[in-house]
Amino acid sequence: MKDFSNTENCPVRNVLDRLSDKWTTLVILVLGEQGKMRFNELHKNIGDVSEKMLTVSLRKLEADGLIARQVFPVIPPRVEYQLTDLGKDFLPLIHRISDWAHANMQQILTNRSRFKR
Amino acid sequence: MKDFSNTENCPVRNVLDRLSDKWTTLVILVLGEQGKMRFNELHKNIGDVSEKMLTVSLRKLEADGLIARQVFPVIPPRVEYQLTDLGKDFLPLIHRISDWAHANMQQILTNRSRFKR
DNA sequence: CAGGATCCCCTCTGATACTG
DNA sequence: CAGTATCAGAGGGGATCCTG
Repeated sequence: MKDFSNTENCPVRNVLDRLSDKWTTLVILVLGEQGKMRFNELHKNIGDVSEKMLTVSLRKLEADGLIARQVFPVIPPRVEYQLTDLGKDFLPLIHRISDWAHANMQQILTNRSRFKR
Repeated sequence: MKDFSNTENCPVRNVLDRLSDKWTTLVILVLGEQGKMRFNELHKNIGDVSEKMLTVSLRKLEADGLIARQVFPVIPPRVEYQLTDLGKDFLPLIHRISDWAHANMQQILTNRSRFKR
């Protein structure tokens, strides 16, 4: 059987650790819908994310090669983010999860509310 | 555009909050492969999870209705866990992520190692 | 405008010990 | 066997202030 037990050796863990980030998934979804975006556009679209966490999330996604960061050497600074090919390849997976979530949330919420111990 | 901004109202967040749990995904994968399992069987299969966290994970999955918990009133106690229909419906999504992760991990690790700021 | 740096809280998590 | 209870440490995450 496959070994899922530690993060470094397990590809699933590696990917899930990104998914598990509170914001990275949303960043991918938003960039998937809107295409190229600037920092503050992302900030507005995602809503209640702090600037710090948005920055951290963007760095992780950039490090993994899921998004590309393009800096324009102008004043005031201009930085644009967009999905890479790898990011675009990953996007459908998130959409499937999103679709499943919408389709089954009501059931899950009902289950959760009935669950008492 | 959809509102992803807060956890209670957002189905995607609700589902991702489960995926993001360090162990719940592994529990689903293992139960998907092995079928019905007892607590200690799960514990051995998953490896480095603590008993406490395994219990917490199982409760969350049970509350959401992704797994079923069957207690046998015997001594010593016997408890069996298995995926519900909802859980089985969810399983392919995790497999897709797992497959994608295996296919792309090398690229991601390479990207990550090259990324310096 | 796009973030880096700090401070701090608070939850998640693990270790240990105990129980029906 | 299958948990529960408790405690302590680490780290995620937000608020605020500052800079090229």
